[in-house]
Amino acid sequence: MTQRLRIATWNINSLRLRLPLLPRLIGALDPDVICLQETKVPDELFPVDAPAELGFPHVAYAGMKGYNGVAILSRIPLQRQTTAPDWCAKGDSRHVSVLLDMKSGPVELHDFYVPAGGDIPDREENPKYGHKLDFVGEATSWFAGRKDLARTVLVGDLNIAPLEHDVWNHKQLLDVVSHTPPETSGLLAWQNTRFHDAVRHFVPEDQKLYTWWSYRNRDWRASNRGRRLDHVWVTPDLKDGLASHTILKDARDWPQTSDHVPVCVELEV
DNA sequence: ATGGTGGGCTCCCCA
Repeated sequence: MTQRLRIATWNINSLRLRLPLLPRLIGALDPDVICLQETKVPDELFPVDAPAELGFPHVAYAGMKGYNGVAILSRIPLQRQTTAPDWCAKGDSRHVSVLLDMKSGPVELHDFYVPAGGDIPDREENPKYGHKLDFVGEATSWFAGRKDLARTVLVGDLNIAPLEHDVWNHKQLLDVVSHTPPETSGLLAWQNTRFHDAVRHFVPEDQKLYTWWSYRNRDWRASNRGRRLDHVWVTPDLKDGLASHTILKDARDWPQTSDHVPVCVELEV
């Protein structure tokens, strides 16, 4: 007896501004759970009535003023978890996790917004780059220490394109923050704490695959200088249940949209 | 070619 679990993740780049786009996402993907990043809304200003009106009455969120912020909107009942540390001791609203009440038992779900890391790929010159690498390192250590980790999904804007064909030009981007060797090796080390890349499960590694296109392009589709920054990972016990995936490229043309597009994975659990 | 665009929020940060 399995149950469908369809999880969408989207860097929405301001929840309040783009709330009108969520019905489009729901119409296109019919998700059971929506994980958002860069909500940019403090908890006291979170639009508390909106999720239930969209059919997602169960929520968990962590926000702050102006920057960052994550939220999980769910059709499935959930319990918030408070076991993870305050990453890099910054209290900067980059992670929320829950247990989803599936019929077969709980599924653990983590929603991350990894620091973007600034422009200069050097720890000394650019503390934001160091913060990013430290964040990934802390997350790696924490998940490596979770010896009981099972039935777990990790999603989010991880701000790193780990594979050669996760960027439009591998060689040209090797010194561009998001695709530098310390970042890509760090992200794969995190993934190797037990996770399986649920999107590359469906798309061979030699095929180009992007989830983000800069605002700073006249025609994002024509130039197609994308990067795969948004990810869905699952623990091995969920791998056999992987049913399908969608990268909702159409969303990049929605009115007043985000520079990221939604990524969705369906599982049977 | 070192720009370009966009969101939040305040006289500039961040992506």
